[in-house]
Amino acid sequence: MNVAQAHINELSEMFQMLSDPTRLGIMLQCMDEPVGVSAIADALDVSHSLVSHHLRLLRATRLVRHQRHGRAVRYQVNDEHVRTMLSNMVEHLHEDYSETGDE
Amino acid sequence: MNVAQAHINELSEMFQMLSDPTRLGIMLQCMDEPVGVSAIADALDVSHSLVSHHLRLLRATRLVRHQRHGRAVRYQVNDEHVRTMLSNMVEHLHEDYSETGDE
DNA sequence: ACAATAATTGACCACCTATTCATATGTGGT
DNA sequence: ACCACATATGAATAGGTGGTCAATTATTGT
Repeated sequence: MNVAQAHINELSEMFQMLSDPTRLGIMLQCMDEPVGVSAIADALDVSHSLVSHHLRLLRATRLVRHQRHGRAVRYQVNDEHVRTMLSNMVEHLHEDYSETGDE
Repeated sequence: MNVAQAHINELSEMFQMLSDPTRLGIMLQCMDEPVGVSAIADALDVSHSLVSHHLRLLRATRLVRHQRHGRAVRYQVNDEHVRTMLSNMVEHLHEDYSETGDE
């Protein structure tokens, strides 16, 4: 597997976005339909401010898109690959491995 | 998409392992066949020590397995889901999005 | 113009993480 | 036993990151 450094950086940046539980939770919340900031915050039981901060990062990396709707702003996942990748990973949760692995 | 907090944590932990460029590079290096530490270090042009540190983390999270071979230790990806997920992501690199996304 | 609701922003802090350097452990050959 | 090679480990450090709190901007309704 030989991948250019630029691509590695691009990929790792994307993984970094998904590496925080709160941020991953946000992504999972708005996988299927546009969801408002407050709704996300309530669902995850974290502050609106925190959600907003995370959404800024997710926006900056183009993982979510947003649209105003009245005074609310609705977010949804903007990346088809990431969406299907996430559903696959969720689907495959909890299958066991065997073999090595110490520590 | 409703996923238990435990699963979210598990997933995000895995993403965190892939979120570092060096570590992701290591994973990509030993996707297909077992590779020695030095070979990885040379391929990525980083110190052996650094590779070893990262491999320890990847071992701890069971993303790679290892086997001694003489005085060398060969590592390879140990998680089938992660392997296929990674090849998919690499394969899908660089397709454009349209729509929103500011900043 | 004013209040009320929704979201964003900025400053600040405690914690975590990647990397380096020096040192140690393990293994095979002589 | 000793040397060389391959990997691993520990300490130390610089920079990054998630979270909170207070203040700000935007939008709607009266």
